[in-house]
Amino acid sequence: MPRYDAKRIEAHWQQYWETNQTFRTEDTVPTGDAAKKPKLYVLDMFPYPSGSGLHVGHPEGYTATDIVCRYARMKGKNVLHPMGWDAFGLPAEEHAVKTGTHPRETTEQNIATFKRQLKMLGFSYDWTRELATTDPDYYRWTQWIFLQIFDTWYDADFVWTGPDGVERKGKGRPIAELPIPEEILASGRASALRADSGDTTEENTHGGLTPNRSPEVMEAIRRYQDKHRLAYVSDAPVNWCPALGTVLANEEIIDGKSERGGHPVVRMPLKQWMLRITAYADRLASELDELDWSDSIKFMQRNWIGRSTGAEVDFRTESASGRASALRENAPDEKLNAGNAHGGLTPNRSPFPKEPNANTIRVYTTRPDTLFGVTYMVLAPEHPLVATITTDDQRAAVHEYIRKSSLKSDLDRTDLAKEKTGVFTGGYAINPVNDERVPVWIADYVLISYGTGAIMAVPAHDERDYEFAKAFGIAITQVVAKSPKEPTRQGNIFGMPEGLPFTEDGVAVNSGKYDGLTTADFKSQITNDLTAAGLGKVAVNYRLRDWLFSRQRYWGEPFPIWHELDSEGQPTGLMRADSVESLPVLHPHMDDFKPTGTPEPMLAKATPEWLFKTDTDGVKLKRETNSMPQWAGSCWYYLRFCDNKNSDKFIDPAKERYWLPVDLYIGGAEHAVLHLLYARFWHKVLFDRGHVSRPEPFQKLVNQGMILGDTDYSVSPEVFDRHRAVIEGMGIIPLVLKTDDAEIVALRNPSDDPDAYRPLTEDQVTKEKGKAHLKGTDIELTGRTDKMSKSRKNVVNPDHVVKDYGADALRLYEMFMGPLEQVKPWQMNGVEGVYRFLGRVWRLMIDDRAESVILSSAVVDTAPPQDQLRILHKTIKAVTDDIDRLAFNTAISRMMEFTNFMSGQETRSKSVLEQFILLLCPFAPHIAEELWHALGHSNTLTYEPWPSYDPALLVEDTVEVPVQINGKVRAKIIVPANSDAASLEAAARADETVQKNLEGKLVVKVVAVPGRLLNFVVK
RNA sequence: GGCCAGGUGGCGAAAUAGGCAGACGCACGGGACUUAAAAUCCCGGGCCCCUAAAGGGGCGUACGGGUUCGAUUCCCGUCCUGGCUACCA
Repeated sequence: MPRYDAKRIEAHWQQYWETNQTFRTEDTVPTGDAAKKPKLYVLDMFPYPSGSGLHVGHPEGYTATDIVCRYARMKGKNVLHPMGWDAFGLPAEEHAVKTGTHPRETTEQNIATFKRQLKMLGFSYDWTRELATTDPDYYRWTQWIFLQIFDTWYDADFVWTGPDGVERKGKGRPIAELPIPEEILASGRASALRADSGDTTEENTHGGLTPNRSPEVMEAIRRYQDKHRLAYVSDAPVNWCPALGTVLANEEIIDGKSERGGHPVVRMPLKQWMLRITAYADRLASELDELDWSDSIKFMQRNWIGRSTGAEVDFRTESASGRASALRENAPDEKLNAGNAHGGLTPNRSPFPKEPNANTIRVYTTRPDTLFGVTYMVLAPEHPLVATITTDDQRAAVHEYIRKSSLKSDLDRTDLAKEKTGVFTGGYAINPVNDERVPVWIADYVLISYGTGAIMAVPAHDERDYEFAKAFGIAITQVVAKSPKEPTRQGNIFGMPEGLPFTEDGVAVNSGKYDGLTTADFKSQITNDLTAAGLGKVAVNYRLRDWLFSRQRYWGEPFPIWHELDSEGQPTGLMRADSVESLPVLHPHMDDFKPTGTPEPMLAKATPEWLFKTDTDGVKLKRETNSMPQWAGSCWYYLRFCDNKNSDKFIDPAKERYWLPVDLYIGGAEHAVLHLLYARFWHKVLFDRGHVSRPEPFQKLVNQGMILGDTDYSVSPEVFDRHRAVIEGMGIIPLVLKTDDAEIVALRNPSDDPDAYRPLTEDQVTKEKGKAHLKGTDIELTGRTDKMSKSRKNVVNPDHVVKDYGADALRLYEMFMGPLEQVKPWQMNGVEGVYRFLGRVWRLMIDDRAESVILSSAVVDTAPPQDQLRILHKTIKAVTDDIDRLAFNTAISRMMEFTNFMSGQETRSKSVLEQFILLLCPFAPHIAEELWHALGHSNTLTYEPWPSYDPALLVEDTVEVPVQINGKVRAKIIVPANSDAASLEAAARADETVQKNLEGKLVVKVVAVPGRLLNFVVK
């Protein structure tokens, strides 16, 4: 009976941990002696509780963090290790549309399944801290944080020192502290509509809504403030997905289709909430430096932010210089090269205008040093100047092009990317550096949303411009050469000049007085000259766009915002926030969950009681009916875990100071950019507003590698048809699967569960010379490993694994497969292997022929022999070091070696075994507890001290040293471990084989590495 | 197209600072135990060649070069696989 019985053991100890609340973390910040314990906050990326339950990818990261936590507790740390649910999201709502089941009900069922499965695996979570983003008590505070963001504007020039003692420039400040420009205070509503981008050059008055202002001014101030909040409403074109009934963020669209479901997406202008994450772009990029994240993730985040430095430059349009020059601030006689053959910009008294003057094209470029190579310009089709610059001759063509490109989905734009398209507007602009006429085109390779929506095109030094110029026969002028000596291509060159486009740095040519300057010098000098002339300035741009923060679905957080209505019931554009006390804003009751079929949000179908109210001042209000995206809840859950029952605050500041930052955060690389960027952004806003004490939430981040399905053997449909009889005769089941590009027939073994994955086993396949055949046939098979997915029918369900082998075996296998961060294929045989290891550990100490769990007679309570002691201490050192560097696979190998050695021992020291069980505990806690108990202990070993090793026991007396002749191993000698180079050489020369090899040769050199190797270099 | 990660036995992998390539496990082969099987235990093993055997030799970490007494590890080039990103001026 007492064979290793995982099922019995695991059920028993899980019950024990639950009853004794073994893993509960004190809810108060420790004081006195307890405060001396180091804290450790270890976090898993919480899962979306899908209807299909856990798959074996989930427990990979969860096991890793569990090992770290159990180890840390034994090392005497105060550990916080919580789990929760990222539970808002589309699938539950889609299910509701089909069945009428309320999403909350579906969500709760799914959570119950996930929780059962996680508990089944014996993870040491403090379940008293469980939370779901869908709990009203949780999203109450999500809404509260939104209101903080809504109440904040970003003061980019504000210099301050945070609670972390670091001086920064730029701070999110209360909206009430936003300086209001004089013109707003003076002229009220009319000018407020014009004011746009925080023009604070004029002297302004601090804030706000002093009571003795006129209603008109008050309204102007409010509108001005609304434009500067970090959460604001925008009317820009967005990605509307009819199939999903919601808009999507750019990040949620892959190749022009929705990331989820692959539905088509169209662009249309809609009023949407945006979060001004771009304000924090610089800090999000630069403050990555301090974090213990992999370089590749930091790199991806920096790429996503995409900061670039360049210059903005104004080009007068020809029409402007022709008929409206008098209106310009930069008078025409100050044009830049003004008859000066060597070029040069004349300083100008007037500064570079904040907004470009009418009939001026402002461009953004990272290569102002190529200004002399501009041969055309491009406006985005949506650019406001297109209408005025287009000549009558070109108007029809331009209109047609704009119409076509507005119809293009993003997908079309991508597909057509190879072929550049565009239309000449008929208009010209004047290059400020040399007064040349430059034709102005429109083309959709220029995006309205980046930079200024207009570019100066330099085909000689930009790939895209080069492609375009080639397609339309536009002049190409080289202005940068590899070296000053290189023969340069003067003048305009048609066709395909050699060596162009040249996009690297070099030396200026054909650039007037700037000739000979290096790219870097030229850039800084021309930028200075442009600035002095009032024609340009240094500018920074980001690829990062503001975060589209609203969705049109039911199952997301409602916004705590009301819109004011006029007497006709029409929105005035003015907003009011819900009071903090009134939160949460709960979901309304719905009769059905069908999308409206239009961009009108689901919540617009709510009852009037939910939708409307009249405020105390008599103003009629309508609720915001958009909902927040799924990202919202995951932006701050790590904070709430520290204090999940607090009803006064989203987190107690003392607890925040104690637990934050998260010391180790493990999750999938698919969240490398978005979730981590969004969460860091929210954290920084909370930091600026004084709600958290540190600028970054996640100190160390590790991404586990994906687990792929087992090798799946398949044939093409044609091959299958030809051999159908043979294959089916072998009892193999053909499964037709669609891959990206073709249809294949996967060959599977039968099983009870039609969805369960039973690939061909190794002995059903013969492999020779890199080719695989179905055993006993000449049918060639293709073997490959794929992502686990429902459509591939290769998902491994942890329930099945636990049923057959137990949780400890599953945990061990997940870690034994290979390095945590690496992509690895699942092999059911491997589970079998670690299961056998657990059986060996069991038999090491338990008499498996006895009736009950009693120690084997080989276990003796006497002083341990030296060799057992020695391997124990080696194992302690190896396992400890391996856990410290998250190398769990090798730690398990070392424990296997220990077990293999001990199995061969007639008598086994009880104290040695006890120490070993402590090492095993973080990996396979159930069997460890059971054996610990069998060894005579009555307590859980959760808080037993982690074993330490005696370095003296690691030192061997003698070592085997390889002897090389010319780098090839010819002999091995046994020498005292502390032998120096000379005695090593002497011992080697005394060796018979070495002598034979040295015979008749001249030793030119001897390389001796004491303790490691000896090498004779001979001729 | 760009960037990042990777390529080691039949398979998953190891080699932590340039020093014995393949630890540990799977699969496989042989043996023990058993009436038999399962389970368990023991032994074997990169590939090729010479030898009756003991033993010996050569090749080998994707491929081609380089640095070095010595390279899986460092450098240059090529190929392949996976991930991310796709006109960001």
